[in-house]
Amino acid sequence: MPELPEVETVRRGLEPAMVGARFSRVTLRRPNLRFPFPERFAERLEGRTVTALARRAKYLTAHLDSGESLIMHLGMSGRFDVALPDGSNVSPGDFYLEGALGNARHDHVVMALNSGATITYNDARRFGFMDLVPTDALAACRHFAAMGIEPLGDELTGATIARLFRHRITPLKAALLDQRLIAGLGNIYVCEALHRARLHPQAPAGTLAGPDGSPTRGANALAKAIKTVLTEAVAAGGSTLRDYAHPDGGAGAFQHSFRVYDRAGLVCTAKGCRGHVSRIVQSGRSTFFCEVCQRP
DNA sequence: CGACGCACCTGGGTGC
DNA sequence: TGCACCCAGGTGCGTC
Repeated sequence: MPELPEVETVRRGLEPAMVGARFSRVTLRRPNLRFPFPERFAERLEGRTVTALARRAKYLTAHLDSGESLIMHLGMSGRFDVALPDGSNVSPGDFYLEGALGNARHDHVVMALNSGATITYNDARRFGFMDLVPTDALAACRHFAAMGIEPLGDELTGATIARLFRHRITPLKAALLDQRLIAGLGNIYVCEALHRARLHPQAPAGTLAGPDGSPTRGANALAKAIKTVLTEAVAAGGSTLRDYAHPDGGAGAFQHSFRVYDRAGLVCTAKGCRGHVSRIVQSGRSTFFCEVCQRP
């Protein structure tokens, strides 16, 4: 699913259609996604105006004039389609091929706005979900209460990584995927960040902290690599998998900048490195890295 | 508390 | 052509 850069791309694409608009009619095509929709979901949206559309990690939050916020998570395959009154269509951060993944039978939520635009949520695998919580209690809600720091915020430094990872024996890959520590990274950008920082994905996370808890060079390099790769990916409009080009510019282009992800067997692109990209499985998920330039 | 495996779903690709 | 099997961007829960 969309990781932080893809969710941010979706946010920017939805913002002009959603903010300032009022929900005139909300239709649920099924009672649940990954979780049941909250009580009276449609009724609590209808008649409400969106005052802001924000992002926290991989979550979108639409703030409403009712004092509640609509929380949206795209899971692995969630996507939005915006049909504008003039008949044009936009799929902000449309990271999937046309066809089955975009099949209308997976249109689960249809939100008609008073502007005449219609926003449709489509999610083939239904790992996504939506929720409604009081805006002033967002940070304490069950989705956000235990969530880690924003990787693009000022909090992410080598010192912070050293503090968060100290004493942990879990592999770096797993620590970076743990949303309770740093929130927003997923499989792609963890692989890319570790490669840029030249760190081995199987190295124990705790090795990024010195005996006194101070950040190692690797911790500082990792903080920098995370920020760089995420910033570049956001600027590229995220990544689009399954090599297709979307004519209306709805798709991102960062997949062309992958250095290791989904490049098993290909030559490492690091300067002066003659290695090849390896694929291993960590906690059931693919890890791509270069054994030559990424050292424990 | 930390670490790990599995569960939740559908669809695409591959190889026999 | 059919079918079995593996893979996929995430997260939550039960179990040691």
